[in-house]
Amino acid sequence: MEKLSTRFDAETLLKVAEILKTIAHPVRLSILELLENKEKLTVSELMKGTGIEQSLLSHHLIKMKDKGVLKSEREGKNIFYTLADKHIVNIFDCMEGCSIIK
Amino acid sequence: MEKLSTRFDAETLLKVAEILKTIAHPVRLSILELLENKEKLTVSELMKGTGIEQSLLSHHLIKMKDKGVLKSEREGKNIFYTLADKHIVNIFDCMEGCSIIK
DNA sequence: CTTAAATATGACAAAATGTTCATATTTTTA
DNA sequence: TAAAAATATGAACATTTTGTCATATTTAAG
Repeated sequence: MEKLSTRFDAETLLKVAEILKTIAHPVRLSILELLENKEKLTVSELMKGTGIEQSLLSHHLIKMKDKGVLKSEREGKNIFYTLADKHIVNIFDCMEGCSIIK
Repeated sequence: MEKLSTRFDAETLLKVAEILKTIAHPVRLSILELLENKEKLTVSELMKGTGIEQSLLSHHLIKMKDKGVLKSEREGKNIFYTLADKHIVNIFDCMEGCSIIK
């Protein structure tokens, strides 16, 4: 019997799952979308962009930062969030090609 | 103030999140990986390929089917599972380019 | 027609996640 | 230095997700 192929090892699959789980939420995706076009945005700007309440947004941002999806840096009174790795938003192209979401 | 861009509308973001949530699990990813190279596989073959116990595997398969990620068809005693849309596995290319998972 | 093989189902417990609310922290400004 | 603006934190709670186990269903084979 042929051996079934494995492109990723177990550990990598875990990491991939971890990242996907981290972004698999409408608000988080919306945040990524905004950061795809704006490079860096403050929490306040993200509040307006997403329409999400401050505390909840903060929770989302911090989780994404913890998981390595976002980075942040303070600039005076504001904190700017950016994509830790711009490649992540390729997922949007990916999903756009999928008939499942139509 | 500039309007922040929105590539996907809220409804689509929901669907995308739904799909990502569905596949964001190491076993599910492993299933997709196997189906990337084999077109159709029975539950038994997937058991061997993933090393997952029958009942749990079945739960995973059925959820992915419910969410539109997989399809299945009976052939005698076996049930073959296939990708509903092959584009979904592009996510692997996508993630491979991401330094986050290294 | 009984059994075996392959797969699905359903109930349940445990763990993870999402949300809200109240409050804390940090920085700037009056 | 007190108040305001921007953001983070943490507890409490509801919801969802995972995994396990026992059992059901379907089909083929003896």
